[in-house]
Amino acid sequence: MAKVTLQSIADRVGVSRMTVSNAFSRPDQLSADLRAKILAAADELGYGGPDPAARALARGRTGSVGLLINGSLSEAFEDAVSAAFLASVSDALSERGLALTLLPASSDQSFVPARDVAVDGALVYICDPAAPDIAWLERRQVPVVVVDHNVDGDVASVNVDDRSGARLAAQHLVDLGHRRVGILTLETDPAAGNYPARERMLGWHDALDPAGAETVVVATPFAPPEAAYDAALGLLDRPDRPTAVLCFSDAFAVATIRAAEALGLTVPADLSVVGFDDSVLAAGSRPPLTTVHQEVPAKGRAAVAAIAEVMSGGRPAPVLLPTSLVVRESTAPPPA
Amino acid sequence: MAKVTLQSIADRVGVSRMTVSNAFSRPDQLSADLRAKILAAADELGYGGPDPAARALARGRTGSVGLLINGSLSEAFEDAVSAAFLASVSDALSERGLALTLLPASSDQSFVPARDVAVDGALVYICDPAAPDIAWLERRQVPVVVVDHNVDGDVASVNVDDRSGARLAAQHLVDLGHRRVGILTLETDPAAGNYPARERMLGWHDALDPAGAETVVVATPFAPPEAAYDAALGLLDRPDRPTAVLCFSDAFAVATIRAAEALGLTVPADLSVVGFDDSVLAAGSRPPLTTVHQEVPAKGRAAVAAIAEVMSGGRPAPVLLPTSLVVRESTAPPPA
DNA sequence: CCAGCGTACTGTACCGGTCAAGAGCCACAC
DNA sequence: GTGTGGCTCTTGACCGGTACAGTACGCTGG
Repeated sequence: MAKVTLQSIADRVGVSRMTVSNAFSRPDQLSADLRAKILAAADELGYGGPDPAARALARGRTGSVGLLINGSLSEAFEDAVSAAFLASVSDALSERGLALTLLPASSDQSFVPARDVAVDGALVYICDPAAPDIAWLERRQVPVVVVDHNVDGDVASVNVDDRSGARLAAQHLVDLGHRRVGILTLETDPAAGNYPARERMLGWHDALDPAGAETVVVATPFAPPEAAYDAALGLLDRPDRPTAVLCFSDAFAVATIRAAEALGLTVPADLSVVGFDDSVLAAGSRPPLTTVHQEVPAKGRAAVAAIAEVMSGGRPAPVLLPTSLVVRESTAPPPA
Repeated sequence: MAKVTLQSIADRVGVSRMTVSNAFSRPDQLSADLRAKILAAADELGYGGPDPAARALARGRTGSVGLLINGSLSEAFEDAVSAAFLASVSDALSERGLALTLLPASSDQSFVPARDVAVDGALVYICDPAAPDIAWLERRQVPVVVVDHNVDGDVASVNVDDRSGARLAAQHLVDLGHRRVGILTLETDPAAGNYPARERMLGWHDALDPAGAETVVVATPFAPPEAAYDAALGLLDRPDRPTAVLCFSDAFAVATIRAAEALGLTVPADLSVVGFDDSVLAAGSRPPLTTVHQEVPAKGRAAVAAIAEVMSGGRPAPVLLPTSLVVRESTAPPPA
């Protein structure tokens, strides 16, 4: 069974290949009768519609947007926040008739998704700004929007106001009277850095330093979950234990609460804990977490709107999404 | 600045276009000297490497595998199990030099990812077997592997032995002495069905029915989380309350524990609860969940191995991955 | 009666690569 | 001296579509 192409259908019906193409792609260019006849013939031959690869070459667009992610994708999926981001991105894309292609940053030179996979545009998500993959995208002149990322140069961006959110969280502790505050942050590659982690750290200090609060900083890698627990233990199991802990994420905050309980401490009576992101974990935690809310679905939608604009030649203004403090039950004044 | 193509580089260096192509794609076909010269020229012109779309057409493969998913992608990302599956799939794919393209099942006729996006193969994940998208894939002769799905006809498949796992879970309750058992399952589209949900139900009954246990079944949609909580309340807040509940997922089990506590019941003393999947929730829950373990990363790897084999013309045998019961602290004999 | 126009279809030139076969050249063996 | 083979590079066809500029024709209006 030879492959069915526009030509074989054209031969069958006795029209030109172009007319068959129009039957599929531009119905207004031919009479309804003929179109019906062509579609019937196509059906009969088992034609699966115009070949996407050929169409992509001819039209100059593929119908799919890439998402460049650092490192193992497992992290991106397992983290509630980035998973929610991916979800909102792909939902927003499919509303616009676009598919989402994941482009893991390459370790290997032989296969570089950012170079070797056809996409119409790309979102760069939590990624080392110096990654060669980004350079490839630029080189191929692929429209790009960076997300949760510092902007280097002339690139469209969508960011969350992490710094303000962190400042609100720290100020909340200061207002409650805390003066010895632990910080449980993300351990990041010093070269690559992690933009949200840096911004949040700045925000926390924005509020803590003017108040003269003492800080104890502990960093832990993203995974595995036990690492955060151990780090929290290290932060709490010491003579000059802080009276409150600011965490990089809600997951870290939950781990901190567990560690506190293991040490016989009650949250928030003995220890206040603040999370970040207001993910599903936050409200369900016990006690429910005081945390910094960010609009993850809005971030996804904004990213898609931005990439769509860049793809159509526009130059969208940088987006900075607001954050807000959500006070629940994991914070209280320090023990007397 | 005109677009840089193989031809422009060829002109620049004074060789044929084919030689430039070989410089990128088959280094052994030309002398190292000339190759270096060509690459230098390409670099100078700002060439981004062979155009993936053109290459895809010429070579007949795109370097990317599709994943067909039902409904809103949000669910797929928010559920811990399917997120872990996606993660292992994309990791396994990138090891083989393949990217992952998400193909949401279409609602709209005008854009059907399964028909309009170029992929070399596709995994069909928890999807209505009757979905038109599957028919499109078949029509386009895209190699397909179905995952967590009943096999209709001659398609490669990767499944988990849900039924056996469910049987083990139910038998565990029977062995503990439970004779009035609630079942909190997934509410599914009656037409589409959900293969794991059906299999698990069969497995539970495999053990409960011979023991003469009485069952009370309640179904709840996947989202939102509160729905499961409410459903669990409905199951527990009745005179003939079951002494144990078998849940479709760990998330449902956690919701059930919450509901039990809200009613003043202690788990497992007053009520035994069994989850499914052994996701991250299970061990972290309080009390830690007795649940059915499935190897999600293995499922991802098996799916990728299978699709790779199908893409290279093979016909892999169906895979059925084992499940096992993990007994933790959420189950005990029924109250006296 | 013919310009002018809209409708329906066709012809040709791409899109930017890869494949398979061939041709020039030198080395080496017989 | 020449056949054989390997290394390089070139030639021409092809992948399966789409864009754009026609062409043919019937209808309308002055």
